[in-house]
Amino acid sequence: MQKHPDLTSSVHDAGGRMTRQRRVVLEALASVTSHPTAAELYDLVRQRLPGISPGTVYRNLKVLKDLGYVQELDFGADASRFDANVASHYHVRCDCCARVEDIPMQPTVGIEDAQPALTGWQITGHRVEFHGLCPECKAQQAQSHQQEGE
Amino acid sequence: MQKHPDLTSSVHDAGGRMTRQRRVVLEALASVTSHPTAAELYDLVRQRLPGISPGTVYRNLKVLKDLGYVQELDFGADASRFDANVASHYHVRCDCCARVEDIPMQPTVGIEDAQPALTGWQITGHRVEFHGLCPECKAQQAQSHQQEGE
DNA sequence: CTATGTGCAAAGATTTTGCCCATAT
DNA sequence: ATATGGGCAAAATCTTTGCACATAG
Repeated sequence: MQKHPDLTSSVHDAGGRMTRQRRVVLEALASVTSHPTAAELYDLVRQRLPGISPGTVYRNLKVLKDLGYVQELDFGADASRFDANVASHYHVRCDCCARVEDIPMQPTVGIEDAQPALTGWQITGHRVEFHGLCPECKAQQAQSHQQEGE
Repeated sequence: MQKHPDLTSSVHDAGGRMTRQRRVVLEALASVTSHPTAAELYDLVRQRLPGISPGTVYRNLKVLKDLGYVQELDFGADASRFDANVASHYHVRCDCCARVEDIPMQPTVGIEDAQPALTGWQITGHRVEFHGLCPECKAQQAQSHQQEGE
């Protein structure tokens, strides 16, 4: 499921240089579906490039985002999360543990019809995020409620 | 358009104490439609309570949010924005100036139908945000493009 | 009176940036 | 060679928190 057939030259074409650090950041992000924070991604990347610095990860995430290779998800969490899947898709976030997952549904196409209500705005996209309790947190909460006798 | 007929007693009922600071924070937020950041709200509140501290504003925003009197909008901006309109509604954010406005449309009710795709999750809500260029930034951008001859 | 809130300032957390060296072209 | 990127550490932001005092109920 390769979204960008030739990452190296594509990114290079866009004006950047595909350094090893940049490639590893992108590959690490593309290799997981967990929507990691920058810090989590830093840990992942360090498994391959032990000497990389956090600043480099942040810098490259910003570059890759500007080039459209990565999207940033900062709905309601302390730290931004990142996603190498830039295709239009929606997310669910757990109110309890802040985990973010993809929603296996087609984007609601008709929603772009809201545009007429936005006089004067030039709309380039929209984001949808559901939130609630993930299966794990739901189970934990059920347990603790039981203990409380509530 | 008063959403909470008796703010003081309601908040008190929920366990908090309606201090002057808390009331002014809530009233200031309710008096604007600009979805201010905590810092902007702090400036607003200081017009009435010059001695208030930023920490108090943050603390009370969190309390009021937990009590359901305020919602926090942290879509893609550096700082969270706050909204005293807790009714379900959508927002537009300007990619250029970060301004946030309400969208004058009814929430897309059918969207909650995505729930079946979320096996094991207990969904409690969803958020929709459009983004693009606000009228002002669109005009500015058109001007600068003209100057560049591009 | 007593629990809760406030002011202040310090600490946390996340992210950005300046500086100088490294590296790709 | 030269421009772009990396490592490091400091700084910038935004937000939270500990503590002593104030205040609502």
